[in-house]
Amino acid sequence: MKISTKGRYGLRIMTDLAVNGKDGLVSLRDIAAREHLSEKYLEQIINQLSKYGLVKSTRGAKGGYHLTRSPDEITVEDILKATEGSLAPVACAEDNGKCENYCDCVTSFIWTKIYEATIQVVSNITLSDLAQRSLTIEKTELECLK
Amino acid sequence: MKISTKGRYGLRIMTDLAVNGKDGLVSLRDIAAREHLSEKYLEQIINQLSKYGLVKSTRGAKGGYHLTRSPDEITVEDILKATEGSLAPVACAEDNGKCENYCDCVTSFIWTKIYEATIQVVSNITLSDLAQRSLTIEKTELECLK
DNA sequence: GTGATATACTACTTTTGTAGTAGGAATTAA
DNA sequence: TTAATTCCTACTACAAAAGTAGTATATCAC
Repeated sequence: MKISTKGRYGLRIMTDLAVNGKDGLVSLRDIAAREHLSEKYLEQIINQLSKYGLVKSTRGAKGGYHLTRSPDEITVEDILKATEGSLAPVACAEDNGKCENYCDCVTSFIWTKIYEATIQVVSNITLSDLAQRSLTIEKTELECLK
Repeated sequence: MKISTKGRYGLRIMTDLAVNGKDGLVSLRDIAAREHLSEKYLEQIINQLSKYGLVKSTRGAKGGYHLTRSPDEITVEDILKATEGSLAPVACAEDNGKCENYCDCVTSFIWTKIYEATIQVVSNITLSDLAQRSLTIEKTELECLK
């Protein structure tokens, strides 16, 4: 039941874009430097965000990335789905507990409930919320999560 | 964000014990046969359940396992914590978003909320609920989850 | 049109976790 | 004593996570 670095870094990329991309493009190099993360690894992650239509890229010198929608129109659900894949605790949970074999196992309702509760949380937090938090939280040298 | 086989099989072991262990001990061999799972693998899992005090074992011939509490006093939270470890999406989420470095990162409140929502679900489902479902759900040959 | 700066794409590597398997020791009922 | 059973430790095979590396392609500035 763990969120991977892709999901966590994806949120940091998007928050960085929301905070620093208000007027123009932001390069991955800058994001990687600010977030102390590998530029090459972030490249893979932002690629996913791009495929899901959350960011758009411009190649070449002075190029970079920008958000395709306003931060208050992008939810944490959007970002995590793009970077983590499904948030369901088991594969069938999104499908209301019915797997391709049309069976209904003893525990399926548990997974569906967990899934729904998770979506309820992440669909109600926007990138705008994260950007605001980012600005108010005092920056310390101590990092919570790698 | 996936539940592993240990958690899923743990629930099946416990449900099996609740249904079939009403009068006496149940051997792992029988559970493995009924659930079509590897006895050796279940051994590791039930060991965890035993360490967490959810089942008690009796060695030797005619030995086996039994629940230490009534099924309606055992929750899915108990079982998943014993078999999966923490249900938190990131390590610090149980600690209200504060990691050992005393920092508070931008996303910590997301993980705490997901964790709390998950606990809310699993702490309100008892083994008794699962046992009842197990008895009412018609057994089909089709298996939902390996 | 050349050089510097970016993204795009593909492949590889290293480490960790998952899902078992295997074998023998200890215990107990019959 | 034997068969059934749990207990304990180690091993294995595979997949996923996390990151590295190199090259190709696009664009701006001069």
